[in-house]
Amino acid sequence: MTLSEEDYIKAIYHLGKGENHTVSTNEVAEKMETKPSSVTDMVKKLSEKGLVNYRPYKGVSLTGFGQKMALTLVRKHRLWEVFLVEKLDFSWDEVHEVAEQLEHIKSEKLIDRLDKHLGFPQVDPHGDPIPSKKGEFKKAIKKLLSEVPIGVNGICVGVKDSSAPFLKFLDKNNIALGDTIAVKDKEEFDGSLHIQIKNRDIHISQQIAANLYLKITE
Amino acid sequence: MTLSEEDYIKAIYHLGKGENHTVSTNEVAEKMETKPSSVTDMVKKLSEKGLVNYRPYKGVSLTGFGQKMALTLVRKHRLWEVFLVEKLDFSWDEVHEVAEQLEHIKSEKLIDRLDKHLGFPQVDPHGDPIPSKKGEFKKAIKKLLSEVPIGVNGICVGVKDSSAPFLKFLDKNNIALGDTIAVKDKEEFDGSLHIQIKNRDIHISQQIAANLYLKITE
DNA sequence: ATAAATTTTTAGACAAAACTAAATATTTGT
DNA sequence: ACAAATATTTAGTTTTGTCTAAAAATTTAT
Ligand SMILES: [Mn+2]
Ligand SMILES: [Mn+2]
Ligand SMILES: [Mn+2]
Ligand SMILES: [Mn+2]
Repeated sequence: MTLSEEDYIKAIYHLGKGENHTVSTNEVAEKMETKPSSVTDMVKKLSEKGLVNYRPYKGVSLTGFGQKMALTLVRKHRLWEVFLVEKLDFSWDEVHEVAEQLEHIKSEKLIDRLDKHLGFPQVDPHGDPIPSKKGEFKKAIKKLLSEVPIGVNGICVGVKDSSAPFLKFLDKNNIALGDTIAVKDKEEFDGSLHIQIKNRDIHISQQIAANLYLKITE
Repeated sequence: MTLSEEDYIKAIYHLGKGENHTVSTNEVAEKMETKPSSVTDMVKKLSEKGLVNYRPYKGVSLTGFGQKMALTLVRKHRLWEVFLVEKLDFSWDEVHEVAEQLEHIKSEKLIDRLDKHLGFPQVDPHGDPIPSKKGEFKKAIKKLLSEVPIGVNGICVGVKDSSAPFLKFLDKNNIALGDTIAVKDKEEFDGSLHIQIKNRDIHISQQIAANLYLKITE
């Protein structure tokens, strides 16, 4: 597979929400930042290669083989993201662009060894699950921290309230996107939470918890 | 620069022995495993871009800018090779093919961080020097171990005598290509050497030393 | 010095991946 | 149900990098 074919397969995979929905030419074009006519050309080719099911005017979906390829690419992309953050001290929001290139390196051994070097991580720096070599993985969902049960941990991926006072509070208390958060205990009385964030134990109010999104895998 | 352009620049650099000799179309074609006519096409383009000096029928050499590019690529290639061996436990002879791909990843930050992660290595797993960010580096030369002065260290890169008994000896004494060897002391009497190899101190005869090639940087 | 051998370039073609403009199919709104 | 709006495909180009075959230049050998 060429780099270009790989990026199309990944786009179709992501647009299908990992559930292999049929997606339209226009959707793919928008995601790939290209023209619909280019997409038509490419999906015809991918169809010939047995990677997608394509019905003119009706849309495109991945074949079993195409899904396998997509998961391999997602695995590679996310492992590289972990590498960049964990080993090279990249920040949360800098890794995507570079991983977008690294994911295309062809060497099964490289990925196996990288996986090992990283300690077989289960999620990437954005909280998204890393498919196993066989293509298995748990789905990730986004929840408000206040709705996460005790014992679960996830990654902080967004805020509901983005007002200056709230962001200032987060900053002052050293809570940032990309941080790993574990829910340790919940107070019955006021719904406040005892959480562990980056190996630090802190106590936050229910209002705070109700404005932070966590990505968790079940 | 495209991946293809980069590989041509590297080929011209290596054929020019790092001293920017003018090289012929046919030499480039052979190294790149392509046709001379393709080389002509490409060097014309590289010439337009100011990366090479090209005179029809006379050959091609790198411009100052082209040399800069070549050194950046060599730096990236060799840093990745170190990474593969040191961090991912690849062996000496497996790294080239993968580094050939990784060298094309575009991210200055990635290379700076990788360099740091590896502890700013000076040589790659083949004993070849790694250019600094500014493009400076020491030249490497290949010498018989018996001719290397005391105190110097290098990497074992080949054998002069490749007979079964000699190779068997090396195997039995755990001496392999890719090993780092430092010359600790030399006996006046018989020319035998005390060397350190992979943190092990051993004593070898002059005959052995006269059949092992070391790559050293001065 | 000239012919033969070799190297290099040119001309013309092709495949991959993109684009624009025009044609056609589908969906939406009345 | 039909016209208008939207989505999609087709047709024809372009760019990049490659190739083969033929022409031209250079080098080598007599
Ligand atoms: Mn990509
Ligand atoms: Mn990610
Ligand atoms: Mn390369
Ligand atoms: Mn090397």
